[in-house]
Amino acid sequence: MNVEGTLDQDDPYVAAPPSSRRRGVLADEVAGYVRQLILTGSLRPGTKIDQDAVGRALDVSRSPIREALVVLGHEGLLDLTPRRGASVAQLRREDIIDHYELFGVVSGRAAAMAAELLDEDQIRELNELHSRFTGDDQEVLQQLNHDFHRVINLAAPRRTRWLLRHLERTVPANYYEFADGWNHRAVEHHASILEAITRRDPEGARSAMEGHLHESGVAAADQLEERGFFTDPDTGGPAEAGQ
Amino acid sequence: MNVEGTLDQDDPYVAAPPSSRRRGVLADEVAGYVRQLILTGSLRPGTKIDQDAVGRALDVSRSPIREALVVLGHEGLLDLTPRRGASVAQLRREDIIDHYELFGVVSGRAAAMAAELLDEDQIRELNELHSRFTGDDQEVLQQLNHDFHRVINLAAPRRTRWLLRHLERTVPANYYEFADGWNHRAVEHHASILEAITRRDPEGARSAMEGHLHESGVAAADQLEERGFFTDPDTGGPAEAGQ
DNA sequence: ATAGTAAATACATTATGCATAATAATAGTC
DNA sequence: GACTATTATTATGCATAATGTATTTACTAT
Repeated sequence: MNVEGTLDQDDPYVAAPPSSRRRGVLADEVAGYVRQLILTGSLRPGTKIDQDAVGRALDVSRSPIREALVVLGHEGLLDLTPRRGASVAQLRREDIIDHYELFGVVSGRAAAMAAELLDEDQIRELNELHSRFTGDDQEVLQQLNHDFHRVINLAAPRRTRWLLRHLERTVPANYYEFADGWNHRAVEHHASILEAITRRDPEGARSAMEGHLHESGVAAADQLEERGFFTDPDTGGPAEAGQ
Repeated sequence: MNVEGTLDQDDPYVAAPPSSRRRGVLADEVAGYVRQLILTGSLRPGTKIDQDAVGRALDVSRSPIREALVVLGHEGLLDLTPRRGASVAQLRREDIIDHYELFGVVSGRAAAMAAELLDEDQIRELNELHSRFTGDDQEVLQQLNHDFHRVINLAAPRRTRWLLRHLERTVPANYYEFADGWNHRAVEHHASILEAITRRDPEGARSAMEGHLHESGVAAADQLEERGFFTDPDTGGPAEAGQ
């Protein structure tokens, strides 16, 4: 075997499970594991997923693995071909940009509703979170950013929140610290979003949020490009489907 | 198998009867089956899914069933509680409206891009389809409606098209003929969308499309309400989670 | 009689075995 | 020597068996 992109040496399926006991839902565990490998770039687009290899790495059988692959396929991270298994889906720059654009229109809807529906306490909480958005601890900033958006999304109805969670999970970056200088601009964006919400201006909030996520997308794509996420390490050119 | 020391010449083992049964991807089959049951209202919200019962009904084992349930859970049609199985998710009127609203913003994005990117041939095709939108054969109208939107969505990038397919599949109605009088209004909506696209007016196309889907949502919700989709047949009140 | 606990049962989840499609390897032919 | 056909191997997908957990039921003690 040893087809281009398969494991053997340089085995990407490395991490062992944290501890044997305490096994929750294995399929979720597997999904998270493979998702991480994809989003961090350890598994290049086009590479086939070796079910047995994953099973060995995590010490689980194929049933939960199959379920995980189905989920990831549904998330758009894997291509599932009937009798030929799963392979990592292509993720081009265009896809990242597009994804954040979608994120923008959906998040924009949430922001517009937030401008109408959030109560004073929640707006205070947003201000609270916003004011703490300083320093350079990426972990903390990540969390604050997440919380900020979460409070806004509370104003959106169930289905919208569900889609936002979905969109959040299926795109690379924001696993990583953003590029330098990004935090500064993010603060400005958040400020204008917050201002529009405080002003009770739905359309203002929507367009501020859309703009924020548009720029986030560009930043994320740049970040990924810099990390060589879009370029095939072998050819140096853009990554293409394996064989 | 049949590693070494096997019989080469004089092979008495004739080919097995080719008939048997060649089945496609069972999980998809199961998913379609259960999805239909849910979207048509045969399975009320809150109802638990009996895996064995499904297996008996379709004569398949649990593996493809589980995979199907995972997919449906991911689509938001089922609630998957870790050690307690799957149950039909609540679908309230609010969810339908919200869903179509999301459909609107995403479809609106596609329409805006269509106004910029569709070539003359494609616009001609839209006119073609639009002009045939008469009569009262629900099947044909359904198809024409679908094609109309499909051509527009061609202008959108991959990820957006993917999300649109996703949104299309996970909502009830449009499995059913819409209410009387709806076709007439749909034609008007399509006309204004088409007009904006012809005018190369992205924002006009966007808002026309958003309006179209907003009204579609209301129509679909009304239709479902009329059919008693939201009311529990036992209590007569709104359907609630089963025990 | 009721509440609490423990056994029993039902069922979701995971593991394993097996048949078959897909792919790689090999032999045979032009 | 290159190309095609045939065989062998690998891995996927489905079925069945085993395992563990949640829930119900029965029983005992207060």
